[in-house]
Amino acid sequence: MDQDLKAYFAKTLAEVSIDCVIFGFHAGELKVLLLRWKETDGWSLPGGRIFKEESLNAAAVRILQERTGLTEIFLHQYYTFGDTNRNTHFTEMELLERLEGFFGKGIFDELLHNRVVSVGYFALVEFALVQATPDWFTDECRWWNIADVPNLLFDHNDMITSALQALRQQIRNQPIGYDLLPEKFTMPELQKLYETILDKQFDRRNFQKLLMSYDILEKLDEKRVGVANKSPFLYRFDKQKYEKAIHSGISFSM
Amino acid sequence: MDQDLKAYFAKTLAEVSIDCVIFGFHAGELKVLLLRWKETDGWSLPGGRIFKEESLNAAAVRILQERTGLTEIFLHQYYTFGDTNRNTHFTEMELLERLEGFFGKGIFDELLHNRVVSVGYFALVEFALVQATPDWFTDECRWWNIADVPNLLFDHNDMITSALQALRQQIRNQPIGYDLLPEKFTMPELQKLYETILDKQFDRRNFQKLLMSYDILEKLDEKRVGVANKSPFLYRFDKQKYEKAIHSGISFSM
DNA sequence: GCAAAAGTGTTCTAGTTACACCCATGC
DNA sequence: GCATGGGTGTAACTAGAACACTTTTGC
Repeated sequence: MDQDLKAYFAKTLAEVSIDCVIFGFHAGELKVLLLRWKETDGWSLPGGRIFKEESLNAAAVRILQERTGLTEIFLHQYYTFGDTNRNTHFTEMELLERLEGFFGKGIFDELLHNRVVSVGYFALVEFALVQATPDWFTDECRWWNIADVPNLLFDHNDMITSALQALRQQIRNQPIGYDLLPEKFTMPELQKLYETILDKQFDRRNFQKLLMSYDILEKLDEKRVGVANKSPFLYRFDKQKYEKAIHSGISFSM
Repeated sequence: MDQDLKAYFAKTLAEVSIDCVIFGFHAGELKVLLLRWKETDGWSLPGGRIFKEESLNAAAVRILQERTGLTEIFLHQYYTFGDTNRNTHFTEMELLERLEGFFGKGIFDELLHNRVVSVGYFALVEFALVQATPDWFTDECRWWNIADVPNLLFDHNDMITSALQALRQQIRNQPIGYDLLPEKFTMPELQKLYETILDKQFDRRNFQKLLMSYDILEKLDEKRVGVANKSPFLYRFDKQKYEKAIHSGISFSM
């Protein structure tokens, strides 16, 4: 195992890595996928190393695929973190010792003492489709509500904060939702998604008017059944028009 | 010299570097600062290596300072370029041979055959204050009009294209001009800057109204003298209010 | 005096915001 | 039948767009 890991390290870049903030949306809450490191209670973002012959974007896609099982998901590079003190959060000796005991001394040095620049990506995924899988260093995957994220290893709390900022920037210039919602969804669900990301309430009528004005939504003849209260209509994104709106850009200004 | 260079390489990261798109504005034209490589007619962006104990941002500031003599300039990280074929533009053997003859074979390998991820920054500088200075590999600095930029080495044409996109994004959400214009300037000059960056014409009255509404400009009792035609008033940014507007953001929507 | 650029306000339009009543469903 | 949430349109307001004439200066 240690041998495998060394071979893997030898095939990958040592000074640059990737970390991904994977956003999901469920039960009206915005969530991020986090990993718990083996033998510890330290959590971190999913991330990974880049093969020497692999582009950054390809590595990000691969890492996402490895952790969620999903391909073809929305993935966006948002910032590259290059402070020299990126590992300072990881100073609790107890944690380090446990890791060292588990992985061996060499790996410890490689992982935590080297200075590494990390390229931050954020991904938007459909919560229900994710098959979360831990990696070499971790043995638990969990979705955390944005508001409940604990103190993370490395500078990963900062990474989430700025990913969220980038997502908020994104949502104001491009449609969002295709990757975060199931194929069919109701207008109140879409509105709740926007409200959750932007932490802001909207008027139902105005929201509907604005979203429909982008001409990316298709109102279906179906309604969501089995829920309390009046059955809401179902909508679906028109993939073609949605893609076009992504490229040409929209201005969501509520 | 070769020895110095090897020592420098040993103190810096090998897999990550920085490239800077330095924008200036002069005579109604948006310009970028480019460097010509010694013994060649190949041009590239200013860039540099990162010291092992230096943060990305500090390295970018240092590189800018080295090339322009300026400190405290507007600097923004906009994208990290990590394709594996980033060096493919550099295939002209004649160029490579000349470089090899000049720098020696070792340097050639290090620089051009290694796969390097490059963090892109763009800077906005006041044209007149720049004392452009070439680096180790180059012997000429020149300002080029954006529209006249030749085919550059590496993937640097792409870098300029996306820096310009990022700048256009920037200008719509934050005030711009403090770093690109001299201390005192006229409203038509400021308008020309906006028009040049966005490649779009504005109505003088509406432009003035909008810019003044941000409450970041101070109209002076002076006029620019000695120019043809009616003397325009001079304006100055109110640094405090300008900084506040940068943080809180504006919406330039013309 | 003439050409070229700058100073200045108002009207119209379009987009954004505010707002309320009825209806369907589950319990 | 009642509580809860969803569906739907209009009026007021505000911000953006369009627009022209006068003034100053250098040549």
